[in-house]
Amino acid sequence: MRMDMKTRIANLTSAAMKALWPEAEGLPAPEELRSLLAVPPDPAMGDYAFPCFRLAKSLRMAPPKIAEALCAGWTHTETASVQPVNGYMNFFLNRENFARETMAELMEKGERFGASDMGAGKTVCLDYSSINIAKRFHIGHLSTTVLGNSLKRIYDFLGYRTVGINHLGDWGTQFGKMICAYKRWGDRETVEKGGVDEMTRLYVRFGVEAKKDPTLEDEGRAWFKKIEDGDPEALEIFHWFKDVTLKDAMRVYDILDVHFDSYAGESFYNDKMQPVIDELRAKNLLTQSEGAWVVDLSEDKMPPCLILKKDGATLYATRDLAAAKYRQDTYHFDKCLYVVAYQQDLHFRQVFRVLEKMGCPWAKDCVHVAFGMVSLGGEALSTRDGVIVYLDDLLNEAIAKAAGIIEEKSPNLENKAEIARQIGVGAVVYTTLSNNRIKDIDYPCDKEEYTDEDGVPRTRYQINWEMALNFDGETGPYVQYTHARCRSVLRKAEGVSASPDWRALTNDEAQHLLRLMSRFPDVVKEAADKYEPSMITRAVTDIAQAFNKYYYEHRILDGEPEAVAAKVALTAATASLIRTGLWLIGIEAPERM
RNA sequence: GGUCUCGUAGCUCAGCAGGAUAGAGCGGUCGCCUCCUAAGCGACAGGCCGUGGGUUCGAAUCCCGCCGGGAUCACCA
Repeated sequence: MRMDMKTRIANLTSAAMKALWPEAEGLPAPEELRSLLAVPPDPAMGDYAFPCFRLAKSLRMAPPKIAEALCAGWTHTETASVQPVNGYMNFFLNRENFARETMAELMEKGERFGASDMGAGKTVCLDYSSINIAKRFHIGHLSTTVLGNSLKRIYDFLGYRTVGINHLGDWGTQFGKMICAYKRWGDRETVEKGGVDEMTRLYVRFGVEAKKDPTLEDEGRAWFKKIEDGDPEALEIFHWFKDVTLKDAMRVYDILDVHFDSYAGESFYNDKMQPVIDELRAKNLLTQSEGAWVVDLSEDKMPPCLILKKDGATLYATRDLAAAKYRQDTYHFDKCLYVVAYQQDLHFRQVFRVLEKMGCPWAKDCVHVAFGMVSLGGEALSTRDGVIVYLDDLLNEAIAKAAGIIEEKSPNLENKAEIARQIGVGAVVYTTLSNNRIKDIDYPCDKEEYTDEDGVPRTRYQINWEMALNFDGETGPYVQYTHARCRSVLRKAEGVSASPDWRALTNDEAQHLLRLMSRFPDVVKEAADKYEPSMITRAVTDIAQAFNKYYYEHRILDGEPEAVAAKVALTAATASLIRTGLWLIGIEAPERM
């Protein structure tokens, strides 16, 4: 395998130090030195810099002297020239050499540039999206869905085996109530046609009617009991509700190109909780408190973890404990990621701690990948209060906007509808994955006061599409546009076959672009380490920016054939890397737009 | 109140395993299409990096206190 420039510089510098001061102790080893290498604030100061300050103590020398000594003894000018500045040893890469080697690597790896086999033999479980049955997909589900999808792709890319799990919310008395409502006021055809919306209507009606007639609550509970007991009619309706919901969700997953390996949800663990409860009891971890059975976590400064209700029923945590054990038993994961909103931080800290107390050594491999809250005009989402935007609407609006721009700018484009879809979806996904995942997302929104049929004053929350959907600057369409622009140049460059003269890539703009691309493999690994797809979003945006700048400063298709060949190769590598980066965050890269 | 989390330009945010003069985008003003896609590129304006201490040769970055926002804290998930 070829060594990247940073590693090479670290190795050479480390060797140079050893040669200069053979007696000295505490000099950084190559690996450590690589992580100490900094990037100067201004490219004019060099491509890499080694701050010599930390050597001052062990060498008992002033940092500027160290830098001077290191630079004076430096002979590897074919890799980089060096210059001592204020205690820094600044490296200026040999530009032609750097261009040749980086391009060789980029061309050899192609769309696999940045991929790795570091995860070979290891398994990562990812719990994401995890939708509720009988509820419509809305913007609140977007983060977990696209974050999980991106992390899955990133880990795949790094050679891990991944298991995508949609932990369905398919258990609870609300399903009994829904069946009750369906039996009283619903019919098969309306639900088939109305789908999730019709189920929601039935559920809402149940709430209204139950206020007038409290016996309905008992009837709902009875239906749920029937599901639990395996009553054929109840189960049939329950499974049918699930199918209708999943069919609805599947449409959204297809648009987003999101996939799962398992749909084992809450109901799946219904018969897998008793062993966990028995084990907790056997290990003396269960204590009774206020009638409920809990695991005390006061020594961890946490409230107790509730395992069984007063009436003996199981809870959220009980199911997650069973699920975690099942996943370990089934997949033998090396890591299990829960891509769930930060509101549930305490819950997961409790569950992971209980697993530890149960003696599961793999509890440390369970990670809550928390993300920020979604709101509309600063208001928390609420279906009941109409503070909601359905994902269909958001995607359709984005696609329509993309279609409008295509009509205006490229009316002759083939398969306009398909490309509008790619761009619209890309814009939405990009926005969700552009900031650190912990940041809240607030959709701009117009509020309008009105009075409903019953004379009650209410507020209508209408998302402000114009502000929410921006296609300029750091956006999905911007990156996609850059890719399409590269592809356009490459179509015009067909037939170029000269042997590339890499001296054509020694200018500032090309070097900056190459520098960014050469760092991409590090970015992918760090994104996986930190569970942070936004790092890839940013890297790919920086690369697009660097290319656009290059594109304006240098004509790719003009000049000597050898120079053109080099510039075309750079363009091809850029297109390829952008495509890879976009794929890792779940966005498509159209050829034209 | 306890715990978790966030506070950087008018707005949205990078930078946070300490490093040189704190960066983008949006919005604002002003430029650039006889030339490979102007969904682009450039210029200008805009900052006591919440605040007070501490550690260090060096702090937006690490530690402590305070201030402010958000989340969460018993039988929902």
